Amino acid sequence: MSPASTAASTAPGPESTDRSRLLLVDGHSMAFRAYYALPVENFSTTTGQHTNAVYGFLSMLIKLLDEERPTHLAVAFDMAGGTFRTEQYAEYKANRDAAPAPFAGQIDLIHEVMSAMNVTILEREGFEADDILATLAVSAARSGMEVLVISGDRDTFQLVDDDVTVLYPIRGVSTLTRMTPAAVLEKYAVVPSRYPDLAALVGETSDNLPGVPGVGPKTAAKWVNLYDGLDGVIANADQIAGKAGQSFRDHLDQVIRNRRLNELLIDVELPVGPADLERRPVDREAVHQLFDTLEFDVLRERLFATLPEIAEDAVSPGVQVDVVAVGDLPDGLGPWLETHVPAGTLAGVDVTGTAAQGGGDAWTLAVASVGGHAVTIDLTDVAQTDEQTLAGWLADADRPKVVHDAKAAWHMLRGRGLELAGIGFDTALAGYLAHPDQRRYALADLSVRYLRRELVETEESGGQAVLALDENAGTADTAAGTRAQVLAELADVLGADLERRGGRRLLHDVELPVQRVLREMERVGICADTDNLEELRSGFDDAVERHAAAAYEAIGHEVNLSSPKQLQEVLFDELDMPKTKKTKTGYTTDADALAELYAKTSHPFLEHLLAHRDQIRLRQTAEGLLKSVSPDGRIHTTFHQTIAATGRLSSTDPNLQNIPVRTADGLRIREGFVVGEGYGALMTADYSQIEMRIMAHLSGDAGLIDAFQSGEDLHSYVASSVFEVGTDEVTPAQRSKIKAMSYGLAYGLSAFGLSRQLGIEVAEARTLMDVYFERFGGVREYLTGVVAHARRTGYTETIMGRRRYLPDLTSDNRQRRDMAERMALNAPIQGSAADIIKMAMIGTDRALTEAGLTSRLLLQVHDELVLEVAQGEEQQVDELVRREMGAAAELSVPLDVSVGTGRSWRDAAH
DNA sequence: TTGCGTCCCAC
DNA sequence: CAGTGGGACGCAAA
Repeated sequence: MSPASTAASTAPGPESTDRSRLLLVDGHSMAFRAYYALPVENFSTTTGQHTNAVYGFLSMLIKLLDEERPTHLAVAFDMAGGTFRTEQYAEYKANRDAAPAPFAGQIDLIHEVMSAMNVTILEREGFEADDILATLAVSAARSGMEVLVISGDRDTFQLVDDDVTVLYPIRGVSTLTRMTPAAVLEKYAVVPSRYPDLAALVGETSDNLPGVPGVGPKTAAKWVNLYDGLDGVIANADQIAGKAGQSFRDHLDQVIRNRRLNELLIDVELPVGPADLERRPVDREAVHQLFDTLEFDVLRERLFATLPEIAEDAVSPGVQVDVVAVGDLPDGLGPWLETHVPAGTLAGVDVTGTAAQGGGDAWTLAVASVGGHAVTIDLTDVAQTDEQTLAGWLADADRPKVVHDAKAAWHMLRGRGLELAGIGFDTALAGYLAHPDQRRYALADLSVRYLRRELVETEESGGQAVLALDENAGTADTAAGTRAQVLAELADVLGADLERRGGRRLLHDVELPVQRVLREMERVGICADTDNLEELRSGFDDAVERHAAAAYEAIGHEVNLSSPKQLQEVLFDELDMPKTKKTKTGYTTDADALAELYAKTSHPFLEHLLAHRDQIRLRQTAEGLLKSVSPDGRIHTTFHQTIAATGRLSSTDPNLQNIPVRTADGLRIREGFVVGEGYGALMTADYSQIEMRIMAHLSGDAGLIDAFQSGEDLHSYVASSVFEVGTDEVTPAQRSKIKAMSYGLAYGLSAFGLSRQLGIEVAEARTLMDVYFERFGGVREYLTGVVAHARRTGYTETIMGRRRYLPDLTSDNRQRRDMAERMALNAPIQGSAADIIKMAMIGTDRALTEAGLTSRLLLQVHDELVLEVAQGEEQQVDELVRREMGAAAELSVPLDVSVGTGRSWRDAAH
């Protein structure tokens, strides 16, 4: 396949053809669906206007415009007053209640928005919206257009054919099912043109059209197919046997009437034809005004993001990148760099290689300017003068560079003895800050999203997939040059997007500096006591064997103790134990449930099973750590800076942020992390109760702020206030309840969750929460405010302005909405803590360097830093770390830091 | 081999 | 029906 055809087939959006696409919307029925899908109490403006139906309708429409990319568009509405159908049958739709009060006026608002968006609105006295849609759909299809009908009325299924598709809402308005001829046939067992025949027999309750009693969709479909349509069924009415047949004959008039009423008109006289419905540019000013009054900040963003004229603003002209190999430069690399990326301009730098810990390597490097010139350098075969020029240029902090994931690039280049400095922009970090929920920020994705240019895979470079713009596809070299060029362009466009999202400072003052710190921490690694870990591993191994044998003994046969499925058979079938909580695939066998079963049955199998689980995991942890020890005797984790949506780091290969600490055996594993040669001790420094301190700061709650300034134990202080006893009279039980409550708040805890956590009644939990909020009213106010603000703006924010976008806050799915609310409660708190410790890392690293100390940072575990302290520096580093961590942010409460030192990570605990 | 489900470690 | 992660294992589907 040629690169060009690959590009065409992977183009975003619907199949790109020259055919016109007409989108026809049944305004009333979709607005109604939206009204019932979205809770009205969550959607009203400060002036009290309800907007849930408007919101849902627009949300759906914008999604369709984005996904279906129609060229033509119209919305039809029913009009007040009767139609020809009510004239023929007074009871038609007579069963419908009057529209609920909050719905009133929302249709008018939708009208207004449609006008502002320059969308054609169609309505005609005496006809329903569906008749208008049917008329347009049929004539559009005849003229060769592709038609999409959006309606919650099943009668529209009769329109479906190869050219006309109905999108029918299944739940709410966000999920539409595509009714094609095949889909109709599959669901109703009749072809679309016979759907009204079937509906006439079955009836349609929402239209107040009763069907034939005793005849359901199955029977109706059978008859319609057997007798070739409803006319045939009627003609053969006498031959239909059974009760259903008699019932049909008894209700024949009714069926004929139903059929007459559910036929959609296709000859309504209209002032416009399909060709007149071509999409027109929206009236931006009018839309802004309207959305201002509706307080639709999120929808505004979404709408303008889908509009073609906006997209085109962001498209940089397709650039043919002029890629040249360094060996072909007549004057060598130096002059090329001076010409194409002179001082003061950002250069795109693409590095190909492996970033493996300790032993990274780089093969190809490309440098490019925005102007469309790129040079590629084969690092395995480069002239000495060029190599020197390159080394100097890469290491020059005053020559700013754009790199995608500069930490990885730095590790690669280091394998070739090259230093990389002057990272002025990192496209992966910027992409993350702009959209922190994505988890993956591949260059190809950023290119499509921000430059509207697709990078396609070429088959070059030793089997490794290489991305290039299709017009530059070819060798690995040209691909690398093209990527470098894309990087240079992305810095502009992505930088502007980040600026709009208020993320520029975060990138330059937080993420880029912390990236440099992390890269050093990864390079240094932490020393492992392999003898100790080896001994542990074999000890755990023995315990695993012992408990497995004892467990088998207890039930008389062997079983895979690591298989929940097999365990369920043993516990619930063989041993007939009481059933535990349900999971998707059966009954849970988690530790809590097993402990409960043990309390009830005292069966020895359970005891050994639990111990086996415990020991097998510890063994695995020890073994995993041993496997990841590098030849230098140290463990080099990788910190990921673009994974956690809240701004936290994550750690992999191995994950050093989840090393056990709670149990005695777990602590022994921490003894396997020790101070390295030439250093005196490990030091840990953690923030105490940083999340509650942030809560105090953000909420401004006077009581909570007092609690921290009083110097008393936080939870005792809060408990004494809630239970109205002296701080020295608080019982341990009261303290732990309050502790769970306080921390639960930051997770969006419910009374149910709290009751389960504490093993108390829901009512008691609710009372506890009520009293808590009575005493600390600022907290409640803050929490409700966070969600309200996020719903209005679309995002939450940390103290450093880190955003998290939560579109699900307005979802019509309750579960998703509740989840988004809990995320909104948690993100500012967890995210602010992440901001603070990142600032602390930057400050600590800089202070260590400035003080000329050799002590260094090794690990970060969310609220804790681990350092390796040189002999004789302990006192100085202790003070320095306390100072830097304490000064990382200005809160209305102090940032307390506790510090400990020791030979191992365990000993350094405090 | 891949992806999902369950379980469990950390903060 | 408590937020953010990583990772091991079993198991079914491919």
